[in-house]
Amino acid sequence: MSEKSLPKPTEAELQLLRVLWARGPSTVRDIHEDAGDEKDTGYTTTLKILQKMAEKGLVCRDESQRSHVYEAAVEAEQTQRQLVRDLLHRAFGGSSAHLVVQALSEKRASREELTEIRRILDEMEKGASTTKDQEIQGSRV
Amino acid sequence: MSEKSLPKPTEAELQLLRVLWARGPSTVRDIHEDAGDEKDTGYTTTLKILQKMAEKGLVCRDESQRSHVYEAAVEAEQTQRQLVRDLLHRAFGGSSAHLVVQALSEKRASREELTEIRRILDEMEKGASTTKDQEIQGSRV
DNA sequence: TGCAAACTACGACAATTGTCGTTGACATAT
DNA sequence: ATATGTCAACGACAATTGTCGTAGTTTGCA
Repeated sequence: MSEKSLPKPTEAELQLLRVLWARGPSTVRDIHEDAGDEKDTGYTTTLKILQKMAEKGLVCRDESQRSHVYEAAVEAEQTQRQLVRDLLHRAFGGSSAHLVVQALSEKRASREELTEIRRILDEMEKGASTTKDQEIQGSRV
Repeated sequence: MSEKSLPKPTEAELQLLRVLWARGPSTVRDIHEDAGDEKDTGYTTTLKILQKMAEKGLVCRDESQRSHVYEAAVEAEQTQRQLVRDLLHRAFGGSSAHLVVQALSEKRASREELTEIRRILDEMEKGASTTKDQEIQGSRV
């Protein structure tokens, strides 16, 4: 068990993580501006949230330059899994099938994605324990 | 649009909603004891949360008896969909396929469920817009 | 040299959340 | 009819979250 279950990121934290996952290591300024597309908040707000995240271990920070460079310390996949697990237990009583149905009916997946999901289902049903590293290749939808 | 987007239930609220969905209309005492299996908190805490939920419109309350009777004012399905939609946008950038993959790899679905999911995929791919009321019959897994 | 811009750090603040304790009303059994 | 127990209501409280403003420092340029 090498993943020592970092705290669940909050709303605002998750937004910044998304920027970091997309950009890679970035300065506060860059993160702030990227995030600002969706949200209109002050620079110091972004800064403070990043500082809190650094304390919590959600990001790490390179202070060698005057403009500190932040980097996600948690992987997107791991965090997403954590959030899904959470929702699974909290709202779906552990039934991943119910969650899947709601997810699919919520936002229709593209035909390619549907095909891809089917492929994964096949693999799941075949190999009983090769579930770890499936990835939807290509489709950054 | 008859569902006027009630506020997203918080952690504690969702727990009580789950009890209400399972039990139907219940008194605070009953709700508290059912919820107490997972959590150890005072009676007045449960009461207060229910009162807040009533204010918000998440539950409705019958005060005709001395022991008020609470009932969920939101359906399980609708709420789950709301939460999934939220997670979808906040953590998966809207890609339901990614969410589905994480959900399935998080908790392996049973063979019956996998079959069921496949059936839904088929329907989705066939009828272009009959996605609303799919239900996983039977399986309260 | 000195000024303006950019950056971090820090404290303040309101709002929300979950948690109790207390109070006063009501019911019930002794 | 009195004591015991149950209940709703309310206020208090600490913790968390998101939000700024300000102060102090460094950088770079006129």
